[in-house]
Amino acid sequence: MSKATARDTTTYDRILEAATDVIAQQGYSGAGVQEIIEKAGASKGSFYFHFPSKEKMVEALVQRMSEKLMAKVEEAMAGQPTPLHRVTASIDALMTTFAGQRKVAQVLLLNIIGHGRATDRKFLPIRQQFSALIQKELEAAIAAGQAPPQDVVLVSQMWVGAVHEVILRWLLTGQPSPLSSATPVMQAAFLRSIGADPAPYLTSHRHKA
Amino acid sequence: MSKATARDTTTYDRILEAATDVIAQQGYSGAGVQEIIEKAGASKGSFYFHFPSKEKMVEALVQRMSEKLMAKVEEAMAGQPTPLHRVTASIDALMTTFAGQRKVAQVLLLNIIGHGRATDRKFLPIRQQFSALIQKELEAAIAAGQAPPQDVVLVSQMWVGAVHEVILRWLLTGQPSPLSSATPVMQAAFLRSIGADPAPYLTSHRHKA
Amino acid sequence: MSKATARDTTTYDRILEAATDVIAQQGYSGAGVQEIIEKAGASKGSFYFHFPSKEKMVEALVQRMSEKLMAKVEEAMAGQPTPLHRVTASIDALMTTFAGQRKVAQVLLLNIIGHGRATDRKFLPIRQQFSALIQKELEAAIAAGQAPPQDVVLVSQMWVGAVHEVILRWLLTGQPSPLSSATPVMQAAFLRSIGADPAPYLTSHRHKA
Amino acid sequence: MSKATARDTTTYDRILEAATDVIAQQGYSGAGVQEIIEKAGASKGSFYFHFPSKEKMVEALVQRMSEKLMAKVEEAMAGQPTPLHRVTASIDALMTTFAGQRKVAQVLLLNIIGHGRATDRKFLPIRQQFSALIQKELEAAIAAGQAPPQDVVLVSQMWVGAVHEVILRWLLTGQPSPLSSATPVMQAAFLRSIGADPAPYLTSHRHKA
DNA sequence: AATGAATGAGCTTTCATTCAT
DNA sequence: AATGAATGAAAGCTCATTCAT
Repeated sequence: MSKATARDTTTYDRILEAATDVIAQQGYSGAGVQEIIEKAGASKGSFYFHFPSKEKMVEALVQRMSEKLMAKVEEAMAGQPTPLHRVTASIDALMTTFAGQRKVAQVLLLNIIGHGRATDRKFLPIRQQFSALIQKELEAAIAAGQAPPQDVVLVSQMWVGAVHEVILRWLLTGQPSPLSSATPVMQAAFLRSIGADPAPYLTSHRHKA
Repeated sequence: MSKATARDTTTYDRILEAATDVIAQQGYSGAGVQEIIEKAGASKGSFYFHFPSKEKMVEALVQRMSEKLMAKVEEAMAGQPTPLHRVTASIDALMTTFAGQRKVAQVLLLNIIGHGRATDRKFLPIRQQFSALIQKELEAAIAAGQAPPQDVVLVSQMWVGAVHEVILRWLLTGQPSPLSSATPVMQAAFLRSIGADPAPYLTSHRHKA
Repeated sequence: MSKATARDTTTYDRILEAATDVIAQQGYSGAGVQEIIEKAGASKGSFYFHFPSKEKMVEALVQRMSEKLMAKVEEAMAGQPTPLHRVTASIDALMTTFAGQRKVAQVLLLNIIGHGRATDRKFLPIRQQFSALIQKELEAAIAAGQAPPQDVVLVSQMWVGAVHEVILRWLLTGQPSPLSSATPVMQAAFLRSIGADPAPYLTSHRHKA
Repeated sequence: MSKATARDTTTYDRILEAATDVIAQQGYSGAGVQEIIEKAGASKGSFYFHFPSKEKMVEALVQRMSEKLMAKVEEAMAGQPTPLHRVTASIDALMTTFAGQRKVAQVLLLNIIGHGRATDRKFLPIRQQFSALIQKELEAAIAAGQAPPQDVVLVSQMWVGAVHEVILRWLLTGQPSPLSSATPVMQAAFLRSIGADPAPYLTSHRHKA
């Protein structure tokens, strides 16, 4: 019925998809509105009808990406028996998801110019959310006697950083290949670092080339 | 005696100093040549007399910063008896140095837009250098029986990420305060994560508010 | 009826017209985009919306001018009975057209800095086109026995130069006045130079002050 | 005795020589003072000690070149018996000299942006001088009955243009090769164009590959 | 005579945003 | 909802010229 121009999606969605591509390739400030609308098959006016500014548009994009990502992570954690099983599973889920969606990783992890302006902090939230998630499970693990008491805020932050860096290297150099091959090493290191025995949490793992 | 004003230094240095300030606040692409020269008390022509481009100027700045930083880290490592003592000391040195030079941390750690362009990779080397440094000591530690065999490349990368993230949080939120209070926790976590007993390497540490 | 002000035409055309004025006065490299848009009543952004660069804009301008000029010349040649009548007519047409459009002459004939860069060769084609045109007729004239065999490439080039120089003097000094008064002299000289009798080709000529 | 830095010439001369090279390659406005002094082995201050401005420096250069050129032409004319022999000889001398000094031709003939500013007219004088020279001989030839009365100003101008164009083509395309092969054709065409019989003036000519 | 750091107006080009249709 | 021409501030960079030494 409708004269679906480019694909049969809304202009709003097509802009967000095009923006993902362009930001993944060029970065936030390298991504021009012009290029985005060209890829989206939209017009300048259309862009500014749907979004008040380039900035808000990226916020919407990051928001959407974060939500999908966190949903996957939380889904993976849901089926696990203990707090540490859940943290282990979350690391796996994160690695697996980014490995499967390179562009999401590029958009979410490659743009850090977190200066004064609120503008730039927009790429940080996912890291904080993931950190909060680990922190919660860590507290539960300590309460359950799975790990000794420790600075959970700091430790969870550290592990977000570790995961981030490994993915970053993969984005920039392609190593390790596949990315998921790093997962068991990271999980074991994590568990040891918090004073827990890795053995019980890793038995089920297997990765494919 | 006198409170050395700007005019005491060479134009070259004043530009680099002003650039540090501006990039720390606004990031690489947010830092305009105009603003830098205004802060430096120089002119456009003078800027381009000393540097062929904004890009090369930042390269010179990052180079200079990296060298000073690595010198401090290597100096701190030099006095240590074993490989793991050296890694522990390097983490301490890094944290201490960044804590004392907030702007250096901002310039070096807050600019990651590694998208294709050579331009942006300019801020990565320090991380790679630090990673290589840890990796070397880790290999020595394994050879010396201080730690079990493991993927040293991955592990060193992870720890660079962990340290980076902790400093990043400190830059953006001010936590933990002081930054150096996180050092012993990180050192212990690191040592446990590689399968070493933290006890022998941490006795001498004390931090001041 | 109304004295069509600037606003009657498209921005694209107004820019091209303004550029004609400015380049006629200041030359290609002396013509600033700023000055052009001011005269055109347009904005910087508008200029670069319509043209990808100053260079491409000048190419479009020269192209348009050349086409109009060659059309007039070819039209004048069309009604002529023999090759030499056509050459004679083409010289007349060229002189008449330039005399009536001083600025076109200034833009097309006053910019010669043919140094390597493709940029500068942009102003040469008209001369080459006109030369090719004469050459063709010359060959026909020789084939028809109107003139003895000779180096047509060289001869046509020479005559383009001769015409160019006469117009150039007129542009710079105002002599001869009117420019068209030089036409019969040039035509006769041309015909004699190629070994033809001027008489049959010049009878109909008359010029007005 | 003296510490002859670059060559054993004066700075003044070295600047002028370097300017010849740079202007020949890049044209007047493409020739930067910086590049000239680098080639000359001089300094900015030195340049402005010897010349009040880039413009005046080019004037001095053109002046010097023109003088040398005209001297050669006049020398070639000196040994000739009649006015038309002299014109014929002057064309030969001009072609020969330019063929032997490509850079001089490039500087003198390739820069024509003769607009409002006095600046740009600086490359015109040689053409005018040469034109005046031909004109004088033409008048003498007419007075001597070697040629019929005609518009000597216009005719001499035309022939300067013709010669200019032929050399220009040679500069830009390399044709004809050698340049001097065009000389007899031009001389004959010239003589015929003014109503004189070429035969008596061309017998002695021979050119070498 | 000579040096080279410094100047600043000027250049072309980019880009998020606006607005009449 | 959508269009695309128009805007103008700001960007990085160039260059003839000046001046203290």
